[in-house]
Amino acid sequence: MTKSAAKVSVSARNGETDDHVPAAFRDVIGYHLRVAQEASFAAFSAAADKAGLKPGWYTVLTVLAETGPLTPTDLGRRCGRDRSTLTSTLKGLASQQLIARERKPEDQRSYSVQLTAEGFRIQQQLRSVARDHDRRLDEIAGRDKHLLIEVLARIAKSMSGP
Amino acid sequence: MTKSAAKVSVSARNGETDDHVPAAFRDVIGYHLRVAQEASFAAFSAAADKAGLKPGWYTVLTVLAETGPLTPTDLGRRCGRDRSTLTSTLKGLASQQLIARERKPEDQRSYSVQLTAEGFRIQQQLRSVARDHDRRLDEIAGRDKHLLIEVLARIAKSMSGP
DNA sequence: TATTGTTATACTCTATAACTATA
DNA sequence: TATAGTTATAGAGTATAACAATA
Repeated sequence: MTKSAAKVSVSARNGETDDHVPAAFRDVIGYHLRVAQEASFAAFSAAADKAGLKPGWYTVLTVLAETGPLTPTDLGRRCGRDRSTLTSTLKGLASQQLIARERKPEDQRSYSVQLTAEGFRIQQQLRSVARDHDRRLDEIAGRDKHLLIEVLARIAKSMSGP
Repeated sequence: MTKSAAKVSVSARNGETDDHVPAAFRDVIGYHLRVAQEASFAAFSAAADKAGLKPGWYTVLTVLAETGPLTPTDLGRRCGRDRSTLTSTLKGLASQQLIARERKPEDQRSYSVQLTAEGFRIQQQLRSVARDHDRRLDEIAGRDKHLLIEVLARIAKSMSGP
């Protein structure tokens, strides 16, 4: 067990859950969004950590698993992050032999990244951690799940735009 | 305009909004939660920044505004953060004369923090930025607002616990 | 001893800019 | 010149551990 996830929010981990929502925030979507997201991420992070996996790997591995070989630039775009932020993740993944890099013959500057068998295995493992986590969220949301996702997607879309 | 908020997510700011939700995440609450929260926070942050205000001040100032004088430790508890994380914020707020510190006669180790008139003014200003932001979220959520908040609160509560 | 606020340190996540090697 | 990947650097946000003063 690395110590990476142990960092995540004491207040979300121990019992002191501040039910004290400041009155000014009680009716504020943004506040609840933030608190819910923090709690959700901390839980996922802790679960991944317990399995010795890095939560940050999940998106990258999953995108690779479902899209196949990609350049770092494309991968960044798909993950919604700057390419420079992927460098160290890719380095880590490569050093664990979870991905393989293959030089592109037609452009010597670039290369494509793809999962190794082991990378695929780890991706599955992370997926299973994520699924347990999702199931918890699904249970909590219950019948409201689809509406919840729909509204969240609307928020993401509208707030990113103009 | 400081540069604090300029940091927040390019992909959320420019037009490249990845509508490419990876298929594996399309049905996953946690994913949508994260993306929505990022977009929402980035928008608030940008708005606060445009007004020359620090988004991080908002919680602290608001808690002080509605609760009155508090020690740093209590303030941290109310904000759901470790006390040590408040030190630099309090230093900043004090240097701008937005808060005043008052030594406690009964315990010389501690002191209480309260808003100054100027601090109150800034809090109001941030509140107004927040309100504009909230209104946007409210519009997006529409009739689903209350349900959304309820579900988010359930998530926050359940995921923090056991 | 225990607690308060502070400091020192560390770690995550993300970004921008500059560098390199190609194109 | 322009692009791909990398490096260097930065900053926000958060946490823990240890310290000095005080209880």
